[in-house]
Amino acid sequence: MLEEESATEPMSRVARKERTRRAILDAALELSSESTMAALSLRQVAKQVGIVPTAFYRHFDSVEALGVALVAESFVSLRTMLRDIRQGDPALADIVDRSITILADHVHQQRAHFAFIARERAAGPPAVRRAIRDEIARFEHELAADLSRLPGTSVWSARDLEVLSNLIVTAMVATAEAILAADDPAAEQRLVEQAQLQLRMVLIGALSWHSDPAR
Amino acid sequence: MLEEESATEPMSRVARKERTRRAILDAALELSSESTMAALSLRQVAKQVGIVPTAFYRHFDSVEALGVALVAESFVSLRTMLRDIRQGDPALADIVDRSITILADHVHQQRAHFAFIARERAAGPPAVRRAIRDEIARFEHELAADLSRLPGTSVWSARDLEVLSNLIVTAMVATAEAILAADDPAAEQRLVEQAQLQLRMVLIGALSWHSDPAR
DNA sequence: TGTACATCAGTGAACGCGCGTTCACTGATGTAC
DNA sequence: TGTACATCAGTGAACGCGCGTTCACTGATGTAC
Repeated sequence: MLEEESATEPMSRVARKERTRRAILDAALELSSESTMAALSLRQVAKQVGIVPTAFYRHFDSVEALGVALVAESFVSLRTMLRDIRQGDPALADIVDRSITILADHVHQQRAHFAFIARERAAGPPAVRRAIRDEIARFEHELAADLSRLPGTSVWSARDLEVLSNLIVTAMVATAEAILAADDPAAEQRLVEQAQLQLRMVLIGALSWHSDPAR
Repeated sequence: MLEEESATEPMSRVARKERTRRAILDAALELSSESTMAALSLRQVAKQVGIVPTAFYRHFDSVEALGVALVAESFVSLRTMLRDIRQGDPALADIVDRSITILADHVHQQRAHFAFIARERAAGPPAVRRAIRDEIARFEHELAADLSRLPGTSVWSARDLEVLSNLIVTAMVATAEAILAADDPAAEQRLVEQAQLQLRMVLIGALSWHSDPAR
């Protein structure tokens, strides 16, 4: 629903339009969490926002276009998280635990965005699915670049870095999905510890792999 | 669509009913592949099968009940695959390559079932989602039991076996999803090799982890 | 083997409802002079 | 500062359509005797 406007400071036409656009994005995020964008109707969104169905078209060409806008917005959230993770000192033992803790925090703070991406990645309209897959692939490339800056990784080939990054991103996506589905703090703590252990296993495995290439 | 009945051997009432039930399951599998079960209507299914909408109720209480039946059926496919994988001699280097090759083969043979699970896992009706998550958790437990029978794994704790199994199953699910999305045989071959390399990294990492518990 | 009755998968009309989209409109905000 | 006009976010009626579900039905298959 649109917030009521304070009487003291009237909004400009541009500001009102932006406010309605935001309300549409929020409504779509909330309503699609019941199932998926594919089952979301323009009329449901309009009703939740408190506008007439036809007013929707002043903001988006279609529900699918709205979906693509939500992907862009959700990935802004994810990139904020990555920036936080990158700010840590990359000393191996510590960076693993910190990274997973930051992931869990961001899943809570941006729950709707994470849930949206998890759902629509597999079941959204084709344009939405493609946008999500491309963004995740970008994360993998960036992680590969980050890893190549860690001490002791210079022996890895570019291909091995990509393979390793893919595995790590896959595990992180799965961890985020599991945290979203967790229904109690103890279960979530177990998931966090599991992810930390997995990440250490993977990093050490990659190192051992290269110190014994004949296996 | 229902196949025409051969004139030589008339079907029993029971056999006709079973044939229609199958046609409904197949139609739902095909139609939901366009987006997801959440966007699938009873009338679409009936039309595709070639029956009147009301006849649907002779077979299922609702579209959601049909979804649960499809989960059960899809997991029969997956269990066939697991049986094939388990039949191999569990000598480390070989079993990794063989397992991923079998996975890729089954993704092709049972494409519709794998795609159904990948989609509905994240976006299906709640009962469908729950059924899928439970089945995947069962896979993890079974894999943990399998791993405990491998030579040299007796030093691992039960918890570590579960954590490791979770990571492996996660990577296999992601590989299956990526193969489904792959649009050319070379891309698929790259995915298979990536998954084989990842699985070796993980197994060796887990072994190293335990031979150096202070890390 | 023949007959009379029971079963039940599938039919077809009907219902009220929410859907996306069209169109001409209103009236507050913004701008040119 | 005041006036006249332009802009455009949001309105409201209307459309044809597909939706899930109800109900009484049909007629081929199955069964009891």
